[in-house]
Amino acid sequence: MSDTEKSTFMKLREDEREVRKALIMDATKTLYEKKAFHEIGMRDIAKKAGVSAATIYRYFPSRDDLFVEALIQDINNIEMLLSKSIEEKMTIEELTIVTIDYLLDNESMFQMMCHFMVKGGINTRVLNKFNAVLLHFNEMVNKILIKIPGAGEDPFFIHAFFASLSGVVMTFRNFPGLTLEDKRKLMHKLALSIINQGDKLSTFKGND
Amino acid sequence: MSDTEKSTFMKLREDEREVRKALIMDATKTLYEKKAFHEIGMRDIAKKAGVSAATIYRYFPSRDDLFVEALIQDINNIEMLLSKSIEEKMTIEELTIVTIDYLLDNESMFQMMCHFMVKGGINTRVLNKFNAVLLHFNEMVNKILIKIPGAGEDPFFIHAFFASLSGVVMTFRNFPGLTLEDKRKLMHKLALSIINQGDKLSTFKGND
DNA sequence: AAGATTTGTTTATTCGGGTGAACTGTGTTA
DNA sequence: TAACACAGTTCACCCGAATAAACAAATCTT
Repeated sequence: MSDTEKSTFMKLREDEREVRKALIMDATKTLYEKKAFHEIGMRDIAKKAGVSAATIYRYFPSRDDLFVEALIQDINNIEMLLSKSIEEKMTIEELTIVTIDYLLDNESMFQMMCHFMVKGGINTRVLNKFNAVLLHFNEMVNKILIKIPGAGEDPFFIHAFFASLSGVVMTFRNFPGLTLEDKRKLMHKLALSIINQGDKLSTFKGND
Repeated sequence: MSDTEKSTFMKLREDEREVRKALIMDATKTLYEKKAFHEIGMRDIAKKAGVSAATIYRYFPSRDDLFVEALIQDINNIEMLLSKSIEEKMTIEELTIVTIDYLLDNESMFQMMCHFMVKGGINTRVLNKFNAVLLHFNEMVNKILIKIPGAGEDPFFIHAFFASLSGVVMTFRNFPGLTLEDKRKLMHKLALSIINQGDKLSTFKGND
């Protein structure tokens, strides 16, 4: 009837494509709830999704792209989890503990995050996606931090905050000789000490 | 994983195909709520559905097939409408009037019915579809009739019943010089007189 | 170190969907 | 009767989806 109309069925096709993409993503996510990130092959995902491995490449340019998009969805989940605390009052200590726990309880997600941060030779496009979502996430956490007295409005603080927590989790994740809960408590303690340190430093700087 | 598994996406395809088919059917039905059956061209349907005319032939072998399937859906509607009256008590007179009114109020549907009954040279496959659904419909009405005292269990009666009503509607549909409501009343009267006649006849036969 | 395996990824091919243009037949007009 | 218009239908073509098989590189095995 109009001019830009691309034919009903063509438009349907596009939606259907999204559905397929989502199916592959779901297969990926259910897989990395069980296996470690590095153990998940394209053929595993393909089998789980009920398609051939080649098909996945019709929807994602590379394995990294696939996983970075899965990561993005996970980070959206964190956002939804944290967005409540924007309304509620939350101390920076509580925020710290929540964040540590999330990084600790979502192993594959954390592994993927580290993968994109650490591994060399990652496609620029993928890295851009990854960094974009990290920035977005940081802005998000920043909104929370602003409401917290003592956290300050320093735009660098949020980066330092998240980086520190990541570092703590990464460093002690596989620490030998401790149970998971012991490691969790240790991390909480370490992270909180860092936060308090940060508080003192930001007091030094002042805000004028 | 198994052997008969046709790949997730292939199965999706089949569902999606049904959706597309349904879209064409919907376009067809909304069209024949406005226009007369014979005025509806494949290109009209195509435009309404937002596709090309050739596309329709990927889903329906011919115009007749398309319309006979639309007819089937309509008849399913009647079934749903009548299935209530199986539970409730309904006299044969009430059933008669309901049926007449339906045939009268759904012009294109009635026109299509006549089309398949009257026109020569209709593809065997199409006719089989058409007759199958008519038989199905007759069984349906028969279930109602059985519960109605005086209607009898004569398997021929239902055919005669419906044929008579169709004849009445067809004959007087375009009767000149009468308003629609006048025609409706006339048809009711005529149909009821036929029914009563039938009653007497079935009384003759008795049931032992 | 030399296969053998197992990766991620690409290629070549097959299949089905969608469409514009052409074909066929049937009026209709002049 | 010739020209035309308009119906249903088919044709030839292109495009995207899905895959099996091949490929290249890394990793494991012996």
